[in-house]
Amino acid sequence: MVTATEQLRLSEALVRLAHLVQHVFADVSREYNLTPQQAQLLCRLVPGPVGMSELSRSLHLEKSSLTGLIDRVERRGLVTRTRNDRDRRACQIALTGSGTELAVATHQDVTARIDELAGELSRADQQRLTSLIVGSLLCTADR
Amino acid sequence: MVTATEQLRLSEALVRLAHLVQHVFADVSREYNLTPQQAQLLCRLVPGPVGMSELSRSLHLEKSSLTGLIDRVERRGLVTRTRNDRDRRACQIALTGSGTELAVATHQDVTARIDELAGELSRADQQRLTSLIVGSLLCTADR
DNA sequence: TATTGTTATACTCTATAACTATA
DNA sequence: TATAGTTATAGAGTATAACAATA
Repeated sequence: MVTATEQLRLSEALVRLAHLVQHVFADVSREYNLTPQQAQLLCRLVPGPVGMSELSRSLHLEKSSLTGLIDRVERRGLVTRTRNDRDRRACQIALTGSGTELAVATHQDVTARIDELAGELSRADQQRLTSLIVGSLLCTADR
Repeated sequence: MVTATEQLRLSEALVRLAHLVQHVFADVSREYNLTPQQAQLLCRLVPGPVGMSELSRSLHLEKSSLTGLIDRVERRGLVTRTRNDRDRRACQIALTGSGTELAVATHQDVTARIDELAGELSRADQQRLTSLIVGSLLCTADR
C-alpha cells in the first residue's frame, strides 16, 4: 500500500518542515524587533531564571557567544543578570517585565501561525502527528 | 481517547522538532567546515544552477546578503557565477565539482542522522508521519 | 585545579540604502 | 522606468583563545 506522498523521504520532509518553522520564527521575531536568537533566548527564560552555563548548553552556544547575546538584550532592558550569592562566580539571567511580555507575545504568535499552517489537518490527524513527533523526539531531545 | 503525549500542543512539538533539525544541520555543516547558511545554499544548488533573484527568494535572504554569501563560497571554489548571455544583468550560480561533493555529503549526513533519530518509529509510523507532514506542508511551502 | 563567566579578536551573517548596468 | 545584482555601512551572531575570579 504505497501512497503518492510516500515518494518523499521522512528526513527530507523533516528538513523542509524545520525550514518552514524557522522562517515563521524569523518573521515573528522581526515584527517585535528581535533577532531570532534573541527571541529564542527570551522564550527559553519564560519558565524561570537560568544560569549562563545551562543556557549555553540548552541553546547550543559557546559561553562567549552567549555573553554578547545577553549583553544586547540586557542593554534593551529585557533581561537582568543577578549574581548568585552562594556561588559568586555564577549569575542568573531573568526576564524583566517587558522581556516577559515580548517573550510571551512572540511565543503566542509563532504558535498561532504554525497552528494555522497545520489547520489543513483534521483534529485527529493533528493529534496523531503530535504523538508521532513526540515519539521520535523525546528519546533524544535534551530540552 | 486522550493519550499521555497529547498534553503537548502540535505547534510546540513542531518548534522543538525544528530546533532539533537545526542543530543536526549545524553540527554536520561544521564537520565539513561550512556554516549552516553555506551548507543550505550548496544543498539548494544540487538540482542545478539558479539565479540570484530566485536564490534570494527561496533562501529568504535580501539580495545584498546573498551577494556576500556567494562571494565567500565562490572564494573557496565551491560555486561559480556565470553571466547570463540573454539577460546580461543576471547571473547563474552553479556548484563546482568540490562544491557538489560537499553538498551531497552534507545532505547525506544530515539525512542519515535524522533518520537515526526517527529510528524509534516503525516503518509504518514513519510513512504516516511523512504523509501528515507533507499534508500540512505542501499547501503553503514554496520550496 | 576546575569551573563560571568575560574579554579580545576575527569572521560570518544580515538588513537598509544607494548605486551600476541592462532591459 | 523597472529589474538584476553590487557596494557601503552598521550591527548582530559565532567561535577560539586567553583571562579573571571564585570554588
